[in-house]
Amino acid sequence: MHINKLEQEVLHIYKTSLPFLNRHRSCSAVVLDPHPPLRRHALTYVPILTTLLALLNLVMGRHPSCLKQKLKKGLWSPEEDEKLYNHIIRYGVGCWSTVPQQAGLQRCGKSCRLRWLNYLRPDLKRGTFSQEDEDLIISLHQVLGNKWSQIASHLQGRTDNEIKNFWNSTLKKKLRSQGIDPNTHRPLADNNMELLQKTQCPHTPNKLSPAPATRPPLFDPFPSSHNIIQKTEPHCPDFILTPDVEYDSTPNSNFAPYDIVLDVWNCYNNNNNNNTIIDSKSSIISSNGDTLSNSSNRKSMSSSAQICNHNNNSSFNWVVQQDNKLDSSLQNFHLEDTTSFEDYGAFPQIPFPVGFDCGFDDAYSCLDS
DNA sequence: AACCACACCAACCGCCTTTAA
DNA sequence: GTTAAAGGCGGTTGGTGTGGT
Repeated sequence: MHINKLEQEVLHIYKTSLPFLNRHRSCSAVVLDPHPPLRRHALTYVPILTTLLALLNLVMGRHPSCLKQKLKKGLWSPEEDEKLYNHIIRYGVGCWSTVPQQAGLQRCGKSCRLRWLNYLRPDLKRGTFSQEDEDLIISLHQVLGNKWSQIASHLQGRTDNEIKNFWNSTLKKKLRSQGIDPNTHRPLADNNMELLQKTQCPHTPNKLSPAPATRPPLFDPFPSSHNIIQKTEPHCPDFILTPDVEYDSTPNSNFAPYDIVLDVWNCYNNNNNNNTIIDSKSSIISSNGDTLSNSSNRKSMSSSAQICNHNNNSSFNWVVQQDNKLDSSLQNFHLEDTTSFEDYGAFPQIPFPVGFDCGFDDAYSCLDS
């Protein structure tokens, strides 16, 4: 039989057998994997389907032996790196599950993705962390916790894995040696005291007020030289976050004003010994011009907010309202800025404080001076 | 030289979310 | 609306290098 004829025959059988077949996760070969309701019937056809599969994989250029080939694990060889690098440079990043075959690698797509993101991609910054990087990581960890990918997004060219390793191997110890609990960023003595209290009187409320951290945060977005003004009555919760941000959209921008604002807000709470983190009960109640969405399943809204700016260089207003039932201690906070979004730069340069009034119309310009 | 302990870090694993069919 | 695949993330592991005994 001519190969084209064979191909047509096999493909015809393939199409009619689709409910009994599936794609192998790692090598994309066709495998016998009927949908659950059909498994009973599939047994009848196992012999013929097995033959079919052999033909099908042969026709589609995937020898059945690939199913038995064990995917390689462990360290990447320079040859593998070269293959992956050349492939991505040539074809770009697409579907990772198909990359291994296309690049001729005996790896799973996930492994390829990780290798590219953590080692091969050209924009990676290598070498040791500077003191500034170190300070920034500690500050961000204080605000974000172990959200390594979020922390990494504030350090250009650094990967979440790199930062995580650096934290676990170096920074944790460094903080402990300074008498600071790396988990809470508070003095270790405080934690011991609390632990002791809990152990001694597990059913009585803690009457000691939490001691302030003796170590000032390395990054303080609200310098003491500025005044924080309570804009609302202390017991009149009606808080609304209303930043007016002129958003200079770039397609691959790592920054989203919405994320930044929430980061600032969470940082603000942390610096004031209020550990409340805006969570999924917060919701965006209005926006104009752009689509804003957030997943209701995540704990931190700052990690899930998405801003899709359909009109480049357009400005938009948005409002976030906190669920009153969540935490009555969360009061109003009001944010105003008309700065070009590009000007925000990295996290420590974020100009706008929460409930903050520096006496200028443009909060950003006053920090520049 | 041999052994051990420790530090570092690349890579894996498992879980969760998102996307596509 | 449901399901499966893909993507993304954080925790963990295991290999390798280094320094001390």
